[in-house]
Amino acid sequence: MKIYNTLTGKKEEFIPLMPNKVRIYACGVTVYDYCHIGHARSAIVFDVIRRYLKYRGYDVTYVRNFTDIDDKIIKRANEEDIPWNVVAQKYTDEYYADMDRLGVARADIEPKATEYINEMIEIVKGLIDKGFAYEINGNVYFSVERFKGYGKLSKRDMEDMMAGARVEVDENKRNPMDFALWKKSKEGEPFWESPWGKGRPGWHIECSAMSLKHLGESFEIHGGGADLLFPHHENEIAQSEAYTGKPFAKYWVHNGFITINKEKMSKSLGNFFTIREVLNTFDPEVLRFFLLSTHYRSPIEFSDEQLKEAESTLDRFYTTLTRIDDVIERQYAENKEFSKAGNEFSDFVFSFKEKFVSAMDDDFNTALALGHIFELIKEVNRFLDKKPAGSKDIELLLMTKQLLSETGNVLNIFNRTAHEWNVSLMKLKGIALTEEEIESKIKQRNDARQGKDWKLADLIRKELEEKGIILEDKKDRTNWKVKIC
RNA sequence: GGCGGCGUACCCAAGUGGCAAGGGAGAGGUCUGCAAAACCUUUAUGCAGCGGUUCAAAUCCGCUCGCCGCCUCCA
Repeated sequence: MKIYNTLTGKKEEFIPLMPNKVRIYACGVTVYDYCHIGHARSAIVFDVIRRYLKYRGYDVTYVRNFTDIDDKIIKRANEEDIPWNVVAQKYTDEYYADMDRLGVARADIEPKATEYINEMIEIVKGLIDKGFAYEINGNVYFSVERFKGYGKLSKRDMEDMMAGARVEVDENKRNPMDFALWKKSKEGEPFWESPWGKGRPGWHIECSAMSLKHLGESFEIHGGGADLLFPHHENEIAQSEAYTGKPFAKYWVHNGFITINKEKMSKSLGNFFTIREVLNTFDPEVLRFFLLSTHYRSPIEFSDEQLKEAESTLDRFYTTLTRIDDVIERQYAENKEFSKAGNEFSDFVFSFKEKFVSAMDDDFNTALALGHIFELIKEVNRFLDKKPAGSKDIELLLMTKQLLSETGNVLNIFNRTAHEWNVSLMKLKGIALTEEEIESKIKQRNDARQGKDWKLADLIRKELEEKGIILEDKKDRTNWKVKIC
């Protein structure tokens, strides 16, 4: 298995520090507002990485934190005139609400910064003792000059950074690049007691403290959005390695951005969509599928058009599932041999898993993996066209379903029934019909068809289509589905 | 200014040395009472451009053009 490591700038063979054990720390969110789809991407990417590693048999411990104390939270609390911790709690709840809908599983450990203040203070003390940090007027700063490897993750050297430094002027700092480990609290701000007086932690120190506590000094994978690379992750490395004297994370994994009109989607540009906004018009599975249809390190251009395409693609998946089920449900004759068509199709079935695994093994290439899945979809459709009948052929179809479900579970998509998919689409598209009404129309129409009243039959078909329901006549039944347009 | 990335069909998107996956859209066809779905055919002798290395290049090297990101809070 290969993973692209930001630290080395190369795709590397994945070798855990301890056999069979993988520890992952992914930076979560600062809980001061609703999540946008960029947060969704990051959460989904690491959710899939974690699921895949488990699928490959690793014993995975996944930690994802919440930053629940920070300038933005305090600002929001002041604006709304409510306590800061109420803000944090509210948006933590909303985070879960969104992520649950997107099929993002809870991490094994989900620490909150404010629950680790003592651990952070310990590290800051240690860093001062070791000469990596200094205190001035109740603030403690990390001295980047004292840490030799500073810049190794983001590939920049100190001189360049100094030249282009746009950091806030702070006369307390010895070096403009130094960053705060502990901030003295201002009047009216939340604070914790510390050896340096009343204050609160700097942003970066929480991840060092929480990863150390739950994963140890060194662990396998550390990740987050590409925008955390600098300064956040660079600073984490400096703090953690200065404190422990050991290498921090072995593999650094960063997901790419979502773009709108080719520009990075961001809060400050205001060009963002919240998860719930998008889910007002699209099924959560559509968004999840869309985000996995591009490799995690590439930028994804977000648009309505793209989501509609993703919706059509998913519909193709579920339509095929229905076709498979229709054949499986039918009576079939005992048969010891594949039909000719079955023989050809069996090659695809038997080689599929290997293709899926090799795609995912190559730096979690979900886009390629999905390509393989849709290749199987195409092949199973071809096979179904050739009217498989014997028990041996049916076995192949059952195996196909099993494979789709197994690989779908890794990506956490494709695991509903076609009926559930269509019911969800009905709601989202505001179709003014109940399932009972549709069934009754279908019955009316089939009565008309019995009497060869094609005019009436076509009228009913048309009437339903105008309301967004498509009918598919099969040999012994009529299926309905929501029209995708 | 420093560092990094990207440019593959009408659109999206895999592919990092050996005949260019997959999806969407379009056109034609098979099937169907009519449809829908599905399938078949068709849509890149070509991978931003120009050179180079190689038996062999979308893939490696150089230059040019275009776009984007990080260097400040950001997933």
